[in-house]
Parts: sequence; C-alpha cells; structure tokens
Amino acid sequence: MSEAAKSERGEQSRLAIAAAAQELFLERGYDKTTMRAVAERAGVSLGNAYYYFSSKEHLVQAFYDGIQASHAEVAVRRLDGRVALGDRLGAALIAWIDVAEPFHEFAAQFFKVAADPGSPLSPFSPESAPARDAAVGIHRLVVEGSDAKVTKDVRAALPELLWMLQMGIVLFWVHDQSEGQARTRELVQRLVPVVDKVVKVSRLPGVKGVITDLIDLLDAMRP
Amino acid sequence: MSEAAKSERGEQSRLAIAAAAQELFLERGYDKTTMRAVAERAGVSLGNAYYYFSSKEHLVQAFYDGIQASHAEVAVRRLDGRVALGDRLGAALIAWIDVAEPFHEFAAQFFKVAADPGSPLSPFSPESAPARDAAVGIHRLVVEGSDAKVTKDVRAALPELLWMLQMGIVLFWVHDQSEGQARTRELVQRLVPVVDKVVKVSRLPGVKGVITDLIDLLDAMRP
DNA sequence: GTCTATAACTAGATAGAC
DNA sequence: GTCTATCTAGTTATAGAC
Repeated sequence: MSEAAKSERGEQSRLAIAAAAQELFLERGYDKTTMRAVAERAGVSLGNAYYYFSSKEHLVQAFYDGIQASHAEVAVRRLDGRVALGDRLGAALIAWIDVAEPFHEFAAQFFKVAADPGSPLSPFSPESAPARDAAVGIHRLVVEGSDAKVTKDVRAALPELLWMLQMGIVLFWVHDQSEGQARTRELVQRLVPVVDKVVKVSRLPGVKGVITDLIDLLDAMRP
Repeated sequence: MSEAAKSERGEQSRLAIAAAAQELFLERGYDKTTMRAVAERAGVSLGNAYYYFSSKEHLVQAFYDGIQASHAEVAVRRLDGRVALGDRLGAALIAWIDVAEPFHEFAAQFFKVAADPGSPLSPFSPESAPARDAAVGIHRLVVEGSDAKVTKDVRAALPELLWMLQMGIVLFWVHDQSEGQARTRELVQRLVPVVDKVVKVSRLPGVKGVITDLIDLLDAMRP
C-alpha cells in the first residue's frame, strides 16, 4: 500500500460510501438499508463498497465512534463547574442520552449487532477496546473531578463500575419507546441519587467489607 | 383449525422439523445451519418448514424453552435441603450453567437474536413473559425457602433483582471461552457470598434507606 | 380448510476480469 | 481500485394435493 495511492480516488470512495451509509441508516434504519442502496447512493458498485467495508456491520462502526466522540465532548463541557459526584454523573449520563437521541430509532436495530459476542462491535471485543477505554475515561473524569470522599480503592474502581451502570442504562434506553426517551431520563434522575448514597455509605463499618469484596471480584474476573 | 386434522401428518412434520433443527444447531451452530438443511434432514420441503416455523428464529424458541424447563427441574432438586440464601442462590445459578453447558457454543451465536429488542426472543418481549415469569419464579423459590432475615419489601423485590443478576451472569457466560465455562463458575462462587453480605447488611440503619430507594425505583420503572 | 411442494425473490457476500 | 457476474441463504408466493 503506497501512501500516495491511498489518497487519490481511494479515500474519496471510502468517504462517499461511509457518508451514504450514514444517510441511509438515518433515513430508513439499519435493516432496510441495503448494501446495494449504499453503493448506488455513493456512486460506486456493490463490489467496490465491499472492497472498503468488508461487511455491513463495519459501516456501523463509524456511527459508534461518532457518538462516542460527541459524548466525550458534550460531557466534558457540562461537567465544568460541577463538584458533587451525583451531579457530575447525572450530567454525563444525560449528555449521552442527548447525543444519542437522533439515532435512537435505528440504534435499536443495530443493537443486536453489538450484542453478538463474535462481532467487532461488541463492547467486549478487542476491536472496541479504544472506544471502551474512552467511555471509562469519561467516568474517570466524573469521579476524579468530584469532591466525593471515598477510599482510594473505591475511587480507582468506580469509573469501570459506572461504565457498567451506563451499559445497563443503554440497554434500558434501547427498549425505551417513550417520547424523547423520557423514561430513560427519569431512570437516570432517580438512579443518580441512589448511586450517590451508595458511595457515601461505602465507608460505614459493615458496608466497607462488601465493597472491598466486590472490587476484588471485579479485578479477579477481568480477562 | 379442526382438532382432528392437526394431529395426523401435521404434528409429525412439525416435530420432525424441530428435531432436525436442534440436531443441526448442536452439530454446526446457528449460523451454519441453513433452513434448507433443516428441511432436508426433516424430510420435508423448504416451503413446508416455513409453514410450521415462520422464521429461523422461531426454531430457536424450542431450545430456549427447553433450557428453561430443565433449569427449573434441576434447580428445584438441588435446592432441597439448603436453607442459607447464598447456598440456595449458588445452587440455582450453577444449575443453570450445568444445564446450558452443552449449548454454550451455539448459544453465543444466537445470543444476538435474543438481544434484538424487536425479536420475540428478547427477554423483555411480551412473548417471553411466560419464560421470564418462570425464571423469576425460580429465584422466588430461592428466596422464600431460605432462612434469610430480611424485611418484607426486600423479600418481595429480591427475586426480580436476582433474575437481573442472572442475566448479567448469562452475558458473562456468553463471552466466556474457558473450558467448561470455568470462569463463569468462579464468578458465581465469588459473587454469591457478596450478595449474601449485601442482604445481611440491608437492615443496617444507613443502608436501609438506599435499599428502599432502589426498590421504589424498580417499581416505578416497570412498564 | 389443512398440508406440502416448487419456483421465485431479496440481499449479503465473493470471484475474477479489466 | 473498480466493475460485472455469481453464489448463498432467508423468505415469500403460489399452485396443487389430501
């Protein structure tokens, strides 16, 4: 692969295909978007579309990355000036819902793709490691910028735990058919104070042991 | 639909198709099993297979139900004589892993089908309500047969919470490539004492409020 | 009306020529 | 890099047999 050759017609085609795919996904959803339609709108042949994207799933990755990047940007902006842990967590979670809202309808359709353990789009796949790290990174920001008084080990484990919580919220969101995902927003509003309380309580004598066990478990079960 | 007519050749074909599908799923996995191969092995035409099962997904439902039924049976048997909550929970969870083990390889393949929010196989779909209720029922048995001292509201909410925990474990299991799903078994062994501790601690003054909030939240977010 | 079979259609993916 | 032709497999249409 010579560097020069890549830039000419090649990059042009790749971009055209990706752009066409994203348009069509928004217009018709994932299932109703055919590779043929993508190729046609991009002005290339079907075979050519496959030359750049080896499967239909690979066309989704761009979306995935885009949402991730927007979320990071919006979340960081909204975290500014907030110090309470619950406040920060709520802001970060709501930011995700806001960013993902335009894609809700078709996101549900390709959620099954992400749920496939064999897919590169699975949040647990090696290919998703960068996106996963970025997502955990947002929650690290949430925790580290807060004034929450917690032990060192809790502070270290919390970002990953919050990321798991977010995955649960995404699962709820995918199934949420309410207008503007109002129910998911309500879930977040009500869940955040509970998380806050749990963190506060985590230093109590009887509770501390449980938390430590949980953190140890998490460490032990990491691959 | 006359009752008599259904029983003759009809039921024969339906059973043959379901049996052929299950054999092939075990032999080759979900993706590599074609509807044509199922029809051929069952000794019927392709069109006939679709007459009885309106999609490939519907052929999976039989498996789903089968695992559910076996789990209930094995779990009930193993619960006998155990009284400690952790002990009972561990027995129920390990029973599931044992029952599901033969299907692990191809279960991962059709997990994506179950994860599709639009699929009747989704654990949240209306069609899955009976299976879901049955699964929650096993955990109700786990809780009600135990000598755990918990408040009424916790006792009422616990089965559903444990079912959610089990769904998380299934997610882990699907991604678990270790021999005999040893890692999932270890997860259960280590997680169960933690759950036990959480339940014990749930009556402490500072903790009680958090638990109540969580239960209220669960109630409020039910559809 | 209940079953069954054949042919056709659709769309994801691949092969091989240019 | 790009195309056309082809393959594969899920699904549908439809016609005819019991």
